[in-house]
Amino acid sequence: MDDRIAAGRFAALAHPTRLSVFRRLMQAGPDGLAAGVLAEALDVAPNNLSAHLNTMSQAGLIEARREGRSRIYVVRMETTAATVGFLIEDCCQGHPDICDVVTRQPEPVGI
Amino acid sequence: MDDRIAAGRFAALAHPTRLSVFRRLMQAGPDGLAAGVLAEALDVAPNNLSAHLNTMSQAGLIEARREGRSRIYVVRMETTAATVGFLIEDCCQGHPDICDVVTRQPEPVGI
DNA sequence: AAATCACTTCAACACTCGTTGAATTGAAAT
DNA sequence: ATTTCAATTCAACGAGTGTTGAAGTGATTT
Repeated sequence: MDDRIAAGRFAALAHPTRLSVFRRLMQAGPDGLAAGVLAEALDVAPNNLSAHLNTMSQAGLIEARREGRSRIYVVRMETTAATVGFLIEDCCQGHPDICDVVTRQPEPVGI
Repeated sequence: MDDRIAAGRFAALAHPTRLSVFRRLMQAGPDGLAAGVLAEALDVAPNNLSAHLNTMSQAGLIEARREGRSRIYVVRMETTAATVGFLIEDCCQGHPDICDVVTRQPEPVGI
């Protein structure tokens, strides 16, 4: 992974609207959510949201599939994981106890 | 954590120079690195780097301490962890096996 | 006290980004 | 075929961001 690519991914997350879109999609999982649903849920103008979704798609964070009239957006888990991993790579000179907080994410519900 | 604050943190990472600075600091751990060291290592103009370090400090991702003439910058692990955690919070509607890739970071060296 | 080193602050410029309204495409229903 | 719904594309404007060079601050050395 390149600095520029990773920076581009973070830029795609660096906007309140986009960030809340991403988190909703993260929560939705592989089912994803339609653009319209997102627009209403987050109270964003459809054209505005469309631009944001496009930004995130081009960054590689999400992808879309068509379903009837709707366009369903889904998080691309691999690239997301790779981006987070890149950020904290080789942390603390091999003393992982120090950056434990960062590497160990809270266990999701259901474990 | 607020959407705006988190977005601000990602914005602070959303620049190639800042991202590579952050990663270097992450790798350096609690010892941190002097601004001058970073400037030379990354071949960035000192005033330019200073602005970037300031951006990241204000976002809460790093902090500085004085040491003689130098200013030593260090990653704030808690806020970094909180930001990453916020991003992937409540993923996949409680089916964590799906987003396993994201939640489980690669084990650091030395385990 | 003067010189030097490390770094930051300031002002100004070009450039990019986000938002808005209007027009357009694409799919389903009548 | 025409209408309607879902969503995207386009053009344009204002606001914010990054870089640069010059000046300024703060700490060590002589």
